[in-house]
Amino acid sequence: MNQTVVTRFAPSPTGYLHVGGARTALFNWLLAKHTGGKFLLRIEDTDLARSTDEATRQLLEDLKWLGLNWDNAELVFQSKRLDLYNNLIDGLIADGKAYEAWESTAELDSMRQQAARAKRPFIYKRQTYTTDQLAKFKDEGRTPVVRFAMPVKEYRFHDITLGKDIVQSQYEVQDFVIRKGDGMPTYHFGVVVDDAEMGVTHILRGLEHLLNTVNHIALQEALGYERPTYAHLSVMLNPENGEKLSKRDRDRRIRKRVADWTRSTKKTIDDVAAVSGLPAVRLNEWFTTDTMQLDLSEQPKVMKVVGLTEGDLPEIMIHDFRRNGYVPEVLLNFLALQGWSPGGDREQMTIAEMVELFSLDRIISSNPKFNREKLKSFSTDFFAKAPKERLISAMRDYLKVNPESPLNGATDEQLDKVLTMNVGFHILREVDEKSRFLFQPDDAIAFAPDAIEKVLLKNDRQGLTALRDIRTVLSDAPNWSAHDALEAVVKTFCESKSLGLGKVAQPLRVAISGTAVSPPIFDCLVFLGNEKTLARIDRCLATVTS
RNA sequence: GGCCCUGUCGUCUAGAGGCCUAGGACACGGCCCUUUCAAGGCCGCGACACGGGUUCGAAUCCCGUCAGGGUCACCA
Repeated sequence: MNQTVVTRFAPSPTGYLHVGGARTALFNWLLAKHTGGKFLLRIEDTDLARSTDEATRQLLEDLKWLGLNWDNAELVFQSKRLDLYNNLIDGLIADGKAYEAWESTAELDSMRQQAARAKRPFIYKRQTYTTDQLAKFKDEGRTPVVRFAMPVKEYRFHDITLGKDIVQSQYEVQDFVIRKGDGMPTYHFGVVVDDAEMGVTHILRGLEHLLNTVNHIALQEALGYERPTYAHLSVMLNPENGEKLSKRDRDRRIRKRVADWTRSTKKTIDDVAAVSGLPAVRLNEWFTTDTMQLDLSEQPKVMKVVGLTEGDLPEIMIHDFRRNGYVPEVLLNFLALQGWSPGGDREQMTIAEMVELFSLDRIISSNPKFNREKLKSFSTDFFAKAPKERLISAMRDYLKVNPESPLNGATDEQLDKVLTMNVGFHILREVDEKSRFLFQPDDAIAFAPDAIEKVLLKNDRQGLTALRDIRTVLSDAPNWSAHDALEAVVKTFCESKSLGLGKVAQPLRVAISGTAVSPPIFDCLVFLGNEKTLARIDRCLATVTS
């Protein structure tokens, strides 16, 4: 009974990895590492319409980024194992344990509707066909599916995380499809066969699969496979609507903003379409259909029109978190806490600690709402404690997936300075966005009208006057490379005019950055240097007074 | 709607019959620090869904109600 634990992650390749999938992968990985077992990866690409090589690439990229390395040298693709499935299915048919079924999708739909009208659950029963019917079906070019003749009896299996037996009565068993019309196995058949063939001992998967397990154990019994241990994981919920976290949540956020924006500006969806350059028909359809999604090239166009940025959207895919500047160890730590707890007051852990502490009997069965605020706080703590090298490597990784950032041109030394002057930041996107002005050419600095008004023009142009005065003082300052010396010069000036430092620092900030928010002012001045600072002040003065 | 799962502060959770006038973290509020945004320090607000049992004793066990979620495909 002391067998090696073998777990697996078996995603279908439909694009970048979803947080829910990442959490499932993490739990399987943790269990394998904790027990000294193996963690396998298998690609379930039996849905020909949705699976692409590009999607597989993206999936693997995310898994690697997270550091959830798999132990099988050769990746398993279900699409390459059709012979295995077909042999087994033919065997089942020969044994009378499976059979061909000829109903079309439309016919099945109408059978379901009929059942719904009669307020009865739809349960597929094996149909008999006359030779004439069969001939007709073949004439029509129909291809049959294969259904498993599920033995009618009560099914029972134990679930570790629920800590109890799940029972399904004989009245709910149904002959489900195991081979589709296109010749591919269904999910149910593929998982059962592959899990058994790959020697998987523990299956940790989402709660949405709980009742599927009944189908799977029936298949295992028919095929003579051993039953693995099952542990179903809670479903992560969207805190805004309490429903399952979904890719669509990003579009929902954009849609809501578009609704607010059109209302407040008295514009229409057609206007949004015109400005964004997208077809009005498509945008209107998207706007009125909750389930519809814009593709990745369309989203930014619409967001730009209504003033949304990447950082405003809820992160759903692992790639979204990466692009916003989270680091894998933080994300993994947080994900581990969605449905598991080490007990006591323990929360923040390294990956090694998680591996050490992980155990199946501490998996939590209620569904957590995915709270990004807390994740952000974990991230803040991590960056505050991280050594310089880790900070720089994290920033480099962030920049790699944010190629449009001007910080891509920075040296490691410059990145280190920027990271240091932003201490206390939550995520790397913040550092990026707050520091871009340091890397842009002087004439690319855009002065924000509200900042100009509030800092320079309000109160009888006091800010503007201060800016002119401090320009003179700065141009005479001898030592621009020393933060303290520069600060002393400015402070002396403030005292002589009996001005608070803020009365001078804010105008300066607007002049060099274009906004009222930036890293500490003296850090910025030293970073920019004498020449650029004075040039920007002049440009600001010219802009405001013209 | 049928079936299944779940129910401790706003959120994530600790809690395995007395250690609980329920602990921690995030969020929130206040104060301090402060050249902006943050970060940081201190203080505070805040929960056992409800109703019945069992027990000397229940957040912990049982039943019911209610609420939330999942699932009912030739998608996985």
